[in-house]
Order: sequence, then C-alpha cells, then structure tokens
Amino acid sequence: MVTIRDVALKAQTSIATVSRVINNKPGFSEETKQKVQQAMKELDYETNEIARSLITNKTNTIGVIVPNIASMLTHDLLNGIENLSQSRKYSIIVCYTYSNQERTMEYLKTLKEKRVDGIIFTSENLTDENIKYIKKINIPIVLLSTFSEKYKLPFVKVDDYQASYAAVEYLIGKGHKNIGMLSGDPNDKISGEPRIRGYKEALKDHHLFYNEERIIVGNNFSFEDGRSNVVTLLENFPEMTAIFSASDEMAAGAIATAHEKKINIPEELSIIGYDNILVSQMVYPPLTTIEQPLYDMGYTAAEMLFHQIDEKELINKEVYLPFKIIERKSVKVIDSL
Amino acid sequence: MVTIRDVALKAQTSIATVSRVINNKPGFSEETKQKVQQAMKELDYETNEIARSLITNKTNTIGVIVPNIASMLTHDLLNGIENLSQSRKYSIIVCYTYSNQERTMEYLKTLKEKRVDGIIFTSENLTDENIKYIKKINIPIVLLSTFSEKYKLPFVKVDDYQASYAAVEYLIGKGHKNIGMLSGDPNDKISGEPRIRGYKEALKDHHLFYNEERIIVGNNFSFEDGRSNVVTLLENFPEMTAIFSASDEMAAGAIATAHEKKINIPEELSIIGYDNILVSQMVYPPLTTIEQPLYDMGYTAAEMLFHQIDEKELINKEVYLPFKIIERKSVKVIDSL
DNA sequence: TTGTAAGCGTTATCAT
DNA sequence: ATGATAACGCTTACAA
Repeated sequence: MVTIRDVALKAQTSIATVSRVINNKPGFSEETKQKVQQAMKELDYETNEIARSLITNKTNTIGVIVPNIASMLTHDLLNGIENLSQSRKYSIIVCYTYSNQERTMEYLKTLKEKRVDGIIFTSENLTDENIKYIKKINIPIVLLSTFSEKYKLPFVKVDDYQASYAAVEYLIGKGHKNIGMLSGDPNDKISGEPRIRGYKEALKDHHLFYNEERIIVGNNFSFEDGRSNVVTLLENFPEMTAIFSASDEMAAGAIATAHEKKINIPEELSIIGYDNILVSQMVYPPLTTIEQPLYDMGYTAAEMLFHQIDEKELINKEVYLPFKIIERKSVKVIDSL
Repeated sequence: MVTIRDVALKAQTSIATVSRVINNKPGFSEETKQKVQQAMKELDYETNEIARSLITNKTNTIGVIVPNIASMLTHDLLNGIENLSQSRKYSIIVCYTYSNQERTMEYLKTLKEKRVDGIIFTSENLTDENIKYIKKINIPIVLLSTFSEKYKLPFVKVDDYQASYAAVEYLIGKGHKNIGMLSGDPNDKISGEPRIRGYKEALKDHHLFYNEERIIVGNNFSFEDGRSNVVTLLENFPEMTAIFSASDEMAAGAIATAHEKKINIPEELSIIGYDNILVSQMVYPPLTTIEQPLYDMGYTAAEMLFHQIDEKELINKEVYLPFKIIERKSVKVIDSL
C-alpha cells in the first residue's frame, strides 16, 4: 500500500507538506506542489479515508434506514438521497430493517460504530427504544416519510391526512356517495391512521354515511392485501361505487380481482390509489392516484441532513411536501340523481 | 467520546486487556472479564470501527455498484446481497451509476479510498477502464447479472441466450409461427445481444421465417419503450400472433398500448416477458414471463464475495443460475392449421 | 494473566 | 514555506 510517506519520500519533502497539498491548506510553494503531485501520480497514490476519518472525526458517509415492505417507494426515495449525496461526496450505507425492531437496533448500533456523519430514517414508526438510542448517540438525523410523535425530530413527509382527505373529496366531486376504503393498519400512526382519518373526515364533512364495514384493513399495503380484501369490501358494501385505496399496490390488487370477477373499472367501480408508483401507469385501466414527490422527499431529507452536519446546528424543521392528484382512467363521473 | 482507554481506567486494567476481552482473544481471567464488561456497560462504550479498521485493514463493508435503469430488478438483487451481508456483519455502500461511465469510475475510486473489503458490480457492461482500475486496486470483486468478455472475473447470472431461446420456443410450442420481438440494445453484450440471439436461433431451429423488421430495438428496457415500440412492430408485422419482450416493463408497455388499441390479449396477440418482476402479476392479463432468481442471484454473489474475502483465494467461478418460465395468462394456444 | 509500547496512515501543532 | 512530532483509538507483538 502506498502511503503519504512514500509520496513524501519520492517528492523529497515531508509528510506534513504532502498532506498540505492534498488538502490544499496554506503552506507550500508552487514548486513543491508540482513535485508532490508528480510523485502522487507516479505512485498511483490514493487517500486512505480510514486514516483520515480517524483524526478528522468525519467519515463522509451517511446511513439510510429503510424498511423493505413498501419496496417500490424505497427506490425513488433512495434515488433522491443518493443523488445529492454523490454530488456532496458522501457515501451511503443502506440498512434494510424488514420492519424488524431487533434488526433496526442492530443497524443503528452499526452506524454508530462505523461513525457515520448522519442518518436518514425512513418510512417507519420509531419506537421509544429507537429514539432513546438516537438521542444517546447524538448523530444528526432526519426522518423521511415518517415522524416522531413524542420527541421533536426534523422530518420531511407529505401530510397523509390532507392527501387522503383530498382523494376522497375528489371521488365525492365526481359524484360518488358510496365510497369504501382499503386501508393499512390503523395502529400505524404514519400511513395507517391518518389516511383512515382523512377518509372519515371527508365523508363526514360532506354528510355522507359511514360505518366500520366500509373499511377493510390490510397488513402491509401490498398487492395481495388489495387482491383479497376487495372481495370482503364488495360483500360488505354492495352499493359501493368507488374505492379509496391507501396504496397503489393494494389498488392494483383490487383491479386484478375486479378483472377476474368481470367487474368493469371504472364503469362499475371507480378506484383511486395512493403513491403514484410506476405500477400505477402499468395497470389497466391506468390508475388515478395521489402522488408523493418521492425523489424530492429523499433529496430534501438529504439536504436537511447535510445542513445539520455542516453547520453543526440542530435544526428542527418539519417539512411537508405537496401531494398531487394524478388523474388517469380509473375514476368515472357519476350523475347525481 | 468514550474510548477503550476510559474503560481500562474504570476497570483498573490496561487497554490491551480491554481489547482482549472485546475481541475475545486469549489472555484474561474471568474476573477481569467481568470488571471490563461492567465498565463497558456503565460507560456505554461502543467500538470505534474506524480505528479498528485502520490497524486491521478490514472495514467489514462492501460496495455494491448498480445502474439505475432496471430499477425494479435492482431492488431484489440488493435484497439478496443485503440479507447475507447483514448476517455476516457486513455493511453495504450502494452506488448508483445511472450507467454513467464517469460516475462509475468516481464510485470505484471512492470505494477504494474507503477501503471496502469487496465489490459487487451489477447489471452493467464493464468498460476497459473499469476493468483496468479494478485489477489495479486489487479488491475482491464479483460480477452480478453481468460478465466481462475479455478478462476472467467471477460472476453470477442467468444464461440470457438460453432463457430467450426457451421463451421463444415456448411460444412456438403453443402454436405460434409469427413471432415478433421487443428487444434492448444489440450492442449491449449483457442483456441485449444474447436475448436477440436466442430469439433468432429458436426461430431458425424451428424453420420459422425471420427478418430485421420483426425486432424493434428499445433504449433501456422501459415501459415507455414497450409502449411506443409495439406500434411499430404491429405496423411492420401485421400477421404477428405473439411477441417476445426482452423485459417485463416493455411487455407491460405493450399491453397498455394493446388496451388502448382494443387489441385483445391473449386472444389476438400473445406476449411473453422477461424478469418476473412484481409488475408482471399486476398487469392485466397477468404476464407469462421468464423468471430470474434475483434474490438468489444477489445472495449467491455475496456468498462468493465473502468467500474471496475470507479465504483470500481468488476464485474464478462462473455461476449460472437457472431461469424458469412462469405461466400466467398472456399467451394463448393457437391451433395449427 | 497482564502491561508497555509500537504501529496503522492520516491531520494538526508546534517549532524553525 | 517547511519539518518533526504528537495525536486519533485501536490491535498486537513483546516483556514481564
């Protein structure tokens, strides 16, 4: 391995000087600079970031913690994070938790041991244990597509309540009065409960009837959830003309079932999704849905994190990014009687 | 920051002894072990992996280089890699190249500087510059879903030629004689050329006619490619009864266009895809396709990499994993006349 | 079983 | 503008 020492030897100067030219810190002449650079080139010298990190206390690495379930979402989020990181000369260590608490803690510990400069915690409910540990290790963090109820931690997300409210109101605006919902877990404070609340409130504000049987709760927003739960919903609620699905994957599942049951979408049944993942344009009919600006969210979270790292100031921003309704072909206008 | 030194102080012993119990290396009594562990707990000591790495010359992290295009594939591949890595106490740094040569080289350089223990290079053609650099830095590497023509580098992939051949033969077996193809770039030696070759050979071996107009070349295997290229294909080749699409995303695009043009699938037009990504079950009709065992491929590549790292032996295995035809609803049997 | 001390490859603090 | 030299937090001879 060729070190700064070898370079110094070849350039006939000291390691201190070599370090200076490498880091472009004052204290060398143009002449020595040339000699050093020449030597580096000839020796194919490459910095040892490990050694550098040990003394500077900076690794230029961040950790990104993601669950696996919402696999389609993860990718775009990561894309945004990665793009800014790369241009800022940061590397990213990805940690898949599979929503497993033990694994999450293990990863948090690893990130601490590897001395990452910051952490982005994505899409998942934070447990008290998580938060306690995060506070203890004192590494800059930003929450992405999630937030913490009890403790103030900076986050970027879209307002799930408002987005769901808007989705249901959109359906109502198209003349629908009998609207069912495919939801996630109501105990999930991030993407479960708020979306259910948005649905209920929108109905209520428009004086539409609601009862418990009109929401079918899924496990993990998955295609399979949608596929099976829509049949229960159909049984519970035969007058239903429209469905609000809390994820595109579930919506796709519902559509698949509809095809099987020869239920025409949107003629007989309208459906609006949530996420605007790539799949939503690939299903038939293309899915009208709520768009989350995933790439921007990732990018913004990274921006906030780097700000914390660079300025060493603990910001406590709470950033809500705007959602958008993407109109495609899965919702039909109903004439009001 | 609490160091090994603080622990030694509190436990009233030396840093060497503390190091021994941390790494469980012989040379301490049960009694001191207790004292040290007690001190560590009280002080919330956590290893500084950076310092450790500097002396052991081991970082317990690997780099994974992925392009971005085939986004849906990337995820499953990463999943397999990550799962084994986590259980082996390795972290992974992800590098998205966007198939950009400059970016790839930058990342390779970063990985070297960060002293990763190994690299998995995924889904992308290796340039001479890439290979030259890889050879130079002398870090264990395995190629995943790609391979290098000129130089021997261990890889794991499925045999694209055979898989394509099988796909087309499957269509032929169902009675199809007029088969078109939606392909990737023929200059792409990894997923482009071999799949085209498989198509041509299968036709030839079954004495079926072929001409250049029956293959439409796409840019990046994308939904949009399929969406637009299928119309050209339909124009060029009106007698066509079946399509072999070199990716599921393109197949989904073709299906979307078929819906728009009121072409019934599979009644009027059969289609077989390639990849078996999640989307293939979400489209209507569900897509018959070639499955690549992505998770296993990732897992296997990681296994090979760790073997190289641990045993310090340069293996040169070339692993082909088996593909599978997943039969769904997009191919119809045609009665031969 | 234990401690002292010499590294690992850098950056940083002094002198000069 | 330059060069010794002391850190950084660990592991690992080598002694004791």
